[in-house]
Amino acid sequence: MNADKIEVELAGSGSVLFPKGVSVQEILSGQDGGGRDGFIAARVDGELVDLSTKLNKDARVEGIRADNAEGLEILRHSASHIMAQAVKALFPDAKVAIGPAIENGFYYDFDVEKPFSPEDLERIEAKMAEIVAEKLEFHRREMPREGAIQFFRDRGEPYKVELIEGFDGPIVSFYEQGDFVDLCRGPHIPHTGFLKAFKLTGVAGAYWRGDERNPMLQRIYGTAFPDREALKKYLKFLEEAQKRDHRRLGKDLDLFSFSDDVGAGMVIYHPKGALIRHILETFEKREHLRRGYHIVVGPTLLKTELWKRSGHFEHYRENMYFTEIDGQSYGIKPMNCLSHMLIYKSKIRSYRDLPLRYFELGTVHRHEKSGVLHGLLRVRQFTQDDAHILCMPEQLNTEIQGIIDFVIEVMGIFGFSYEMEISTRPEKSIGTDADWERATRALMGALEDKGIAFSLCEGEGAFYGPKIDVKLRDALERRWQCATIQCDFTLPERFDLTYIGADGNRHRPVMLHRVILGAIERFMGVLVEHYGGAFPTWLAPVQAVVMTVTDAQLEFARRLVDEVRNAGVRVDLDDRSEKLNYKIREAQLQKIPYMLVVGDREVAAGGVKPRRRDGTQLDLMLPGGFAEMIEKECLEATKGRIGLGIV
RNA sequence: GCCCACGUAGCUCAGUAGGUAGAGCACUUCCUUGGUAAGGAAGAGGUUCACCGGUUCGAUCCCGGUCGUGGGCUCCA
Repeated sequence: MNADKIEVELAGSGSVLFPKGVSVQEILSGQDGGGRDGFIAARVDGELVDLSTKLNKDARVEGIRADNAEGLEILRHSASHIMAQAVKALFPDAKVAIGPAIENGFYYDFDVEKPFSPEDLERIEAKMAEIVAEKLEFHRREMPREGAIQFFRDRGEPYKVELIEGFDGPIVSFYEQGDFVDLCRGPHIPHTGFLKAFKLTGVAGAYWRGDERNPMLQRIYGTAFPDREALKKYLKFLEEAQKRDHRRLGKDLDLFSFSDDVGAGMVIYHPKGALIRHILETFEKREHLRRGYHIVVGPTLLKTELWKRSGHFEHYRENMYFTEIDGQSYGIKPMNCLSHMLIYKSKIRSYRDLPLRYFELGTVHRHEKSGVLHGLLRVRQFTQDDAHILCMPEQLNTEIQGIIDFVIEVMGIFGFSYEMEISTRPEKSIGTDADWERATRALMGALEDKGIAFSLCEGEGAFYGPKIDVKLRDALERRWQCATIQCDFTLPERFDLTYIGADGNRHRPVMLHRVILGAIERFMGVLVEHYGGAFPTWLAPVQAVVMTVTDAQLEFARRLVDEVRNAGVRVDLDDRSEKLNYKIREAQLQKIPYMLVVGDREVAAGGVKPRRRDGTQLDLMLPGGFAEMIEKECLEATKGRIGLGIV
């Protein structure tokens, strides 16, 4: 053993001896890509460190490049420091807050007198380019906690002081590049020249520490990539996502609209949008009946007294609308559970009756804050595919598993991938700890039994119980909650729901609140983006359009439309005196699944040669054969649930 | 609700150093009857530029407020 040497195990190339105090950079320089700018940081014994880190003992070393998730995060985090440096250079009075890497980029929060303008962003971006060109090294420094507090106090950075005051450890680290110093755990890229492709993407207000009682800071968003090509690809993705935006497609495909005159957050369904919704609802009713649910309908207005009994008045009032009738206060329902419980209570229940599953396509109103409204994805009036299952505690696991199966099957039909989360007790809530514990365990147990992975969100549950949330993604990869399963021991208690058990005594049932699609509005919005407006045939409001080549085929075309429509296909006729190309283009832009061109050849043959939306041309078939083909396609896509003639 | 930006014909947008508005597409009419992603011509279309006030001889343009939209924050299906 040589006391001056350390043994370094390099990923992929075995152990090598180096002198003590060697830098990670030197160790990796012999590695593939290490000689140039390949590595931006390293992992030493499992921990991410700077390349400048010096090693004094045996270690395992692995280089980190900018082209994987960890490397990207380091790159973007460094980009946020460079941006902060640029902002401080241009706006010396700006106070820096925090600036992390996030999913698709990074941001940095600043406290400034005047909010940043788009022109400011350009200047900041230009300044960043200068800093990058200077190739300033990132230096890591460490300082005792007290000294660090003093340091930032002297520099007039109150937010940094507040951050350090919240730290535990005796030593804090920070990074310095040029004249800019920032509190930071690191690691960072070796020097600013490693930032090869970046772009500032926007400004927004953001509360300090995410609390609306705190002052609002100005947040600048940006993104960074290993090279210009990757950045271009990302910007291209954003462009493509815009084309899939459901608000854009909702207009282009004439599905729905909003009106200033009506008010914010209220959807107006046009014929095609309403038809899609109708198909979804028919699908839902069938699926629920198949699974032993009872369809019910409750009122929209319920006396405020009842909302007080349920706890909604206390815990959910700010989201509710109230009105007065004959001197009596009423609340517009934000949830459907109350009338379902009243149905349960309408007579004495036996354990033999359980589980009871009440399903309602229930339209609810919630006063969402104006700033959160977002197309169909966040509205103030929406319809839930809501159900409440009342069961015995010992039936809970089976019922929850049944719901999970239901969700998985439905999401499979639409082709969605999803993420599951369990949310636990929030601060503002009702019920005993023991009930919450039982309920949370029931939800987790069911997911575990099915071997489904989930993440945990502490304190994110509903006020009456914990829940499993299922999140889908929109075109911009933002996650939206759709399905949710909520376990509730509390409302049955408050409404004194009981059943007679086998022992002849009264017992308390448990209630599950659950939705599968969630809000029909939101689900449709995500659905539009998921399909990019090209709905599968079973959901397409118009499944086929018949188009004549000349007026000579009009009579045949009309008979064809009649026959196919009678068979249950949703078909339109385009008999305008336009050229075929024009009609096809229009049908294509409307993303209609099938086009039936009718010319003299089709008239002579008495059949059609369908052209699919993707451009493929099918062989000649009889009108009846076409309808059969559509039906088969719909049934296959929906596992036999939806065929023709649904409307 | 908070921060910023925005709100001109059905849609996408242009415009005016403040002097009562324009294009393309769509629409209507006419010509064209043409086989797989835009044929041609003419016309109509804005209670005058989201709404309400203010400044001004005069406001779509400047100021204030309201409503709405977008990107975020907070919150949530």
